[in-house]
Amino acid sequence: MYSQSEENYLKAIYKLSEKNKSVVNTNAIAEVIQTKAASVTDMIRKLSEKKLLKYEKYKGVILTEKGWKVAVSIVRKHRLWEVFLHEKLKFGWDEVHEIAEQLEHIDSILLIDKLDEYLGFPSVDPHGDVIPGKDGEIKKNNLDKLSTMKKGDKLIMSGVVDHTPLFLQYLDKSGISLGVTIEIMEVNAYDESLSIKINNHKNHFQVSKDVARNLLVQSI
Amino acid sequence: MYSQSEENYLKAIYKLSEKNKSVVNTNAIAEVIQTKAASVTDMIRKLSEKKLLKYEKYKGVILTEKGWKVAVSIVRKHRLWEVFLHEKLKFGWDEVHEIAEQLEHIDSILLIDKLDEYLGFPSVDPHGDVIPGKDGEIKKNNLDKLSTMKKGDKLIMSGVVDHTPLFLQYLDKSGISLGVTIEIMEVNAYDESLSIKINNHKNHFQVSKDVARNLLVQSI
DNA sequence: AAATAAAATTAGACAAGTCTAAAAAATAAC
DNA sequence: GTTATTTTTTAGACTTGTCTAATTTTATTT
Repeated sequence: MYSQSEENYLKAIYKLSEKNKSVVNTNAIAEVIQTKAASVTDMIRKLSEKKLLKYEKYKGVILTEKGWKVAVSIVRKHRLWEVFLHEKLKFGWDEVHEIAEQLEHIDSILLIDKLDEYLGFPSVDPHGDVIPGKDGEIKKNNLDKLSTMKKGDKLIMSGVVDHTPLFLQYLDKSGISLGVTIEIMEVNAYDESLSIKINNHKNHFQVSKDVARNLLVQSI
Repeated sequence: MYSQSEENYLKAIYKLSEKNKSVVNTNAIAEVIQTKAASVTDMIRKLSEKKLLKYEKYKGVILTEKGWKVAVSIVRKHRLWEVFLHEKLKFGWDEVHEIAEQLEHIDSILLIDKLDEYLGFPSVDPHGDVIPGKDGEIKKNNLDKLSTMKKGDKLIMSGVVDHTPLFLQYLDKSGISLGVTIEIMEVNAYDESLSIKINNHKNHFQVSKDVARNLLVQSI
C-alpha cells in the first residue's frame, strides 16, 4: 500500500507529534529519519497529496486521521514483532528494535492478527510501550519517571524513556528489568541520585538522576 | 547487503538453473520475475559487475559461487519462515508462500539462526522442500512422482511439484497432506489415473495423471 | 544459404527517493 | 524595525529499477 519510506516518515511524524503534541517541523523529521531537510520537504508534499497529512509551507505538518491510522498500525506491527523476538526467539530488549524496524513493513493484516493471537494478545512490548489495538486504540499506561518519586515509595519497574542499546545494556548489568520491584531507600538532595532496593535485595543500588529520569515506574 | 530486487533475481536464476541445470536465459528470468526482458538485461549486467553471476551477451547467465551462496541463503530464509507461518501461526500451506516472499528479505543472520533453533531445525518446509543448511548444504530428499509408481506400492506423501494455492487447496479438499500414507490400488491403463487408499481409509480416492505428476512420494 | 522468426540488447525515458547548492521565508537579535 | 540567523523550500542532478521502441544477434524454416 505505502512504501517503506512513506511508512517511516509517517511513523516519525507520529512519534514527534506524540512528544510535542502539535505541528511537526521539517528539521525534526530530518533528524529522526536521518536524512536532509530537502528530502523531507519532497516527501511531505507527496504525503500531503495522498491526504496522509496537512501541510502548509514553512508552517510544518500534522497527520490526518488517515495518516494517523497508518502510523499507528506500523507502531503496532513494530511492537508485536518486538514481543515475538524477545519472548519467543530470546533476543535481548536491546536487540529487538533494529530487527523490528524491518519486520514492521511486512504487509499482511492477517499475519499481524495471527501473530498477535500467537503471542497471547500482549498489551506492552519488551520496553513497556503500549501496543496499539487492532482498531488503533491506545490504552494509557500511567507510568511515572522514577526521578519524580520520593523516599519510601514502593514501585514496579514498567518502562524506559531511553531505548538505546547502551542504556538497556546498562540496566541489564544492573539487574534492572521490566517487572522488578524498586523501593526508594534514600534520595540524595545534592545530585538527586537515588539509593534503591531492587527486588528486595539487601544490597542497595545507586541510581543517578540521569538514569532515574529514564526509568518508568508504577506504584504497587 | 543486496537489494530486494537483486535478491529476487538471484533466487529466480538459482531456481531456473536447478530445473534446467545449465545456462539461464533472459526471457525465462523475465517470466519468473514478471518483468520485461530489457529490465532483466539491465539487472544481469549489474549482478555481473558484482561478480554474482557470469554473463556473456546473448549467451545467458550462470551463477558464480558467490551468487549461488546468496541465492541459497534467500531460499533458506524463505523456507524457514514458511515453517514458522505454518507450524506456529497456523497458516495453510497454500498461504505461506506469499508472506514468506516478503520475510525472506529481512536482513539478519542472527534472526534466522534463532528462528531455525526455535523451530527445532526443521529439514523441510510445509511443501516438503528441503531447507538448505546454514552452511549452504542441501540434503537430497529422493522423492518420486506418484505418477511413476505402480500398483500395490505403499508410499508416504512427501512433497509437491506444483506449489500454486489452487493445487494445494485441491489437495486439502481431497484429504491429501504431507505425511499421509498412499497405497496404489489400481492404475488405469487408459488415462493413467490412479485409484489410491489414503491413510488406509476404506474409500478409494481417484487421482488424475495431472495430479499424480505433481505429488512427490517415498516408499515406506 | 537466404529469409523469417525469436530472443536479447541498446537507447532513451520515467518514477521514487535522495542529494547539494542557492533562494526564500520565518524567527531572533540588536 | 532593520539586520542577522535559522529554517524551509526550490532547482537541478543522481541512483535504482523499471519501461517502450528500435536494433542487433541468434535460431529456425524452407
